[in-house]
Order: sequence, then structure tokens, then C-alpha cells
Amino acid sequence: MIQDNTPALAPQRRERLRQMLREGGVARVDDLRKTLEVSVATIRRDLEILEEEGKVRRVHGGAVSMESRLEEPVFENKTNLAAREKQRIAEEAYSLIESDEAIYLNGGSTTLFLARLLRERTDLTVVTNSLQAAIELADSGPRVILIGGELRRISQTMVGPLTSAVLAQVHVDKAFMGTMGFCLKNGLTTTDPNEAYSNEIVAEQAGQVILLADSSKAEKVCFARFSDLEKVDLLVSDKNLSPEYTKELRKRGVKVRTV
Amino acid sequence: MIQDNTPALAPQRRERLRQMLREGGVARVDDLRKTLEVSVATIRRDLEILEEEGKVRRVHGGAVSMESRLEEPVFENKTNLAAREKQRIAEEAYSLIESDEAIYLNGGSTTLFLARLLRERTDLTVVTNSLQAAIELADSGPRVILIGGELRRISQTMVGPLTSAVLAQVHVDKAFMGTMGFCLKNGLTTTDPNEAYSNEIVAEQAGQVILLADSSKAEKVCFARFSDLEKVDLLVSDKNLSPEYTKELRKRGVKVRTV
DNA sequence: TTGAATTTGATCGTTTTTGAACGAAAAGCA
DNA sequence: TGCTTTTCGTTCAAAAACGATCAAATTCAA
Repeated sequence: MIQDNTPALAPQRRERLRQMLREGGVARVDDLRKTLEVSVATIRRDLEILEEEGKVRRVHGGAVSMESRLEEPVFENKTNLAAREKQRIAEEAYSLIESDEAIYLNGGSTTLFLARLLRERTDLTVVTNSLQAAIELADSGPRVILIGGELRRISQTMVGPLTSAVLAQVHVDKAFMGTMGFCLKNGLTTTDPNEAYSNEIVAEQAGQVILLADSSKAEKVCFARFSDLEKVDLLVSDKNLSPEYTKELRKRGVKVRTV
Repeated sequence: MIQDNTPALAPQRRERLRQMLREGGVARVDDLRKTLEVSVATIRRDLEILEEEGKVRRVHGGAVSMESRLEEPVFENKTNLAAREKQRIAEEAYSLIESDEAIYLNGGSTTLFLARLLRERTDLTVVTNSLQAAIELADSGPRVILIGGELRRISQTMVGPLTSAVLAQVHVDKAFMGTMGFCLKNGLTTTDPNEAYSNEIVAEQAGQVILLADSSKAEKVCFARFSDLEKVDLLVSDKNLSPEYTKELRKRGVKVRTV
């Protein structure tokens, strides 16, 4: 049994402070005191230091973070309707990756789950247009290549004509693509034409296209189309995908795995 | 049969130290002492050696690993040197920005301060290779364009040949550039050649080049050069920049503002 | 084995960090 | 406004950690 009565090192504690501030945006001295189990004097001193460093701005009663946190929409809110499925799909996708491959991840929650699984894989090269995925892998793990372009706020991805400049210069073995909808008739679609544009280029160039999409995306059609179903080599989805539909997909040359 | 009560050899012990540090990210002297069964003096001496080798950073009470995949102790250090100055420099830089301009921010702590000031400016377009700056502006504010490329971990910036693909397609009115060093003789330099490469392209293309650098950067020369001083239109620095040096800079056609 | 060089551990004065105390300043409330 | 409560900054003392020094122990080479 590990005793936790050894106090944290000062920089460690300040790091936690920063983190707490970032998460809530603001925090009161007294709450920080209780959480970190030190005196208010220490908290004040730490905040003073962090203020010097520009990380934090002190206010009466507490402090506010100067660093903006990028909220993670996936792991909490509405998306966790299908979080289970997405996690499993991501794990299945992970098992498809071989050593030293170059892979592409587009934006979306499912691919973000996959990104999380890649944090230890230093052998890989990950190309992505997802800011979230890049952040996930920024500190460690695979070589990360971001494609440039305009940042689309709502999805936190880089999109638009500029993205093609980088995409033209790299080749990925496997492209793991999330999508807003896939459909026998209309192929792969998403809401934003710019997003679709980037996806389209990747789908054309990648060695394999692996679609990661839970069953709720089946037969859904959105505004902007970016690929035929035929371009998809493999669909990884969940068990709720009906056998008939799976059969139909296979008829089109799309391998299907449900997990 | 190897006895375990024979004390480990010094290099062997230091190796274990490194490993323990790597695992936990941090460790306190006292815990290390107990685990390795040597005196605190020995631990301190070992840590001193490892610090000189750059493997470890000592802090009061223990040490933090520099080679762990945790956090950003390096980036950390840089920021806290002159946060006050950097904040002021950033504010001065902010006042130079006009409506509806397109500006460039490279990586570095000073430009990050500037990025924070731009969070409300929806009229601007910000082009950047800094992941941190992009995160700051991801939720609101200016239009953000990231240049693509390989993510350089230590600075959290996108660098390398791929960056030029996007840079070639955009034009910015003003480029706000941080640097590791500027020097009358050697111009602008930074540590990483890839970083320098991107900076160089920007410096060539931008309408104006505005250098943001506190006085500690003066006459400092790093490995990779990316621009002549003559290309710089304006230097914003702090009051510690000597008047003689300022004069010399002006002779070279560089306007100087100290705040 | 002897002697020199290196490493280790203990001691001690100094520095750093921490928490508590207390008057001053700010915020809340009537 | 005037009063109370909370928070702040400063000062001070105790505790912990540090660096320097020196002696003992160990290692290495001759």
C-alpha cells in the first residue's frame, strides 16, 4: 500500500494548480487549498509565481487562467451516447495498424479515440487534419504531421483548399476516416464542403481507406459528399449494423467488421 | 548468486535513478534514498551529474525527468524568464495591428502572449505554425490558418519542408516573429534548422517583419540562421536594451520600440 | 599488499520552503 | 454610508533541504 503522505514537489503542485485553473477557468484560493492540502499562504505564493510566468491572473479570492483550454467534446457530452461503440471501434482499428506505418486520421470523435490509443506508438507516423488529435499526440508517441489549412471551429479541423498543398506531398498506408453519414446510394457524406474536400483528397490517395463509423451513421446523408462507398476497403462498425445491410455492403466490395 | 546487499556500482545506480525519474516523471530525494539505500549526499551528487548531462532537472526536494514523455518542462522554463517583459512587448505589438489584417505568428512564448490578446478580434486572420497559438484561438476570435508540417515536439510548432506548401499560398501583412537570438553580425537565429526554414520563408514574404524579442536575446547567436537584421522592419523589445545598441540597430534600418 | 585516487557518508552552517499570525485592504451587506 | 466578513500581503519562526567540507571506506593500479 502506497502512502500518499509524501507531499508533492513544488513544481508538481504548481502544475496541478495550472491544470485546475485551466479546467475551470477560475478557482478560489480556498478550494485550491483544500484540494492540494497546503496552506493558503502556499497557494498564494504559487499563484504569484504563476502570475509572473503569465500563466494566471490573480483576482480577489482566487485566480483565473490565462491559458485557454480546448474542451474535449468527445469524452463527456452528447457524443458519449455512442462512446462505448466508438471506443470498441477504435480498438479494432488499432489492431489493424502494423509497425512503422503512416496513417491518416481525419476529424471526428471516433478517430480521436483511436488517436488516444496511439500515444505510445513511436514507430508510427500520423498525418491528421484534426487539432484535437494533434494535441493528443503532441507530447509523445508517433511522429505527427498536421496538414495545414483554415481551422474550422466547430470541428476543430483544418480544412479548405490549403490542405491539399500538404496532402499532395505525403502518402499514407491507411486512412482511418470518420464520417457523418454513409449510404449505399450516396456514398460518404459530411456537413461541410470544405471538410469534404480534404477527406476526398485523402480517400483518393491513401493505400487503404478504413471507415470508422458506428451504426447510427448508416444510410445517413449529409450535404457534402466526399467519396463513393467503393473506395472504402474496410468498414469498422458496431454490432447494431444489420446483417442484411452488411451483406449489401460486402456486395459492393466493402469488407465489414462489426465489434 | 548475486547478493543484493552489495551496493550497486555508481553508473548502475545512476541508471536506476534515471529510470525511476522517467517512470514517475518526478521523484523526491528522500524516496530515492530509501529505495536505493544510499545516503542523501550520494543521491544529490548523482542528480547533479544527471543534471549536467541534461537528463534531469533538479528542484527543491527532488528532481524531474527531462526525458520523460510527460509535460513540457522545457517550454516551461523559457516562459518564466521574462514574462512581464514579454507581456508588455505583446501589448505593444497588439497596438500595431490594424483592422482586417492578416498576420503571422511563429512559435515561442512572446508570440503566445500576443495570441492571447487576439481572442476577441474577429476581424483578423492569423496564420501560424504554433500549435499553442492555434489552441488559444481555436474557440473564438480571428480566422486561424495553420501551416501544415511536421510537429516539432519541443516547441509545439509545425516545421519542415511541408510547411512551405501552405506558406507559398498565403500573404500576411505583418509577421510577428519571436526568435532565440538576434545579432548585428549574424542576424536572426534559432536552434532548430527546420524551425529556421519556416521562419525564413515567412520573413521573405511578409509585408512587414516585426521582431518580438526581449533584451536577453540581443547579440545571442544560435545554430540556425533564418534572416538578416535588415529584413526586420521593427523590433519591439524591453527597456533593458541599451541605447547604444538601439542606435546601432537604427543605423541598419531597423526601427526599435522599447516598452 | 601498499598507496593514491575516487567514492561515500556524516556533520554543520546556510538557504529555501512552508505555515501561522496579524494588520491592511477589499468585498459583501444592511 | 458604516459595519462585518473575507481575503491579502507581510513578517516571523520552524522544518526541510541544500551545499560545502572532511573523514572513512572503497576501488584501482602498481
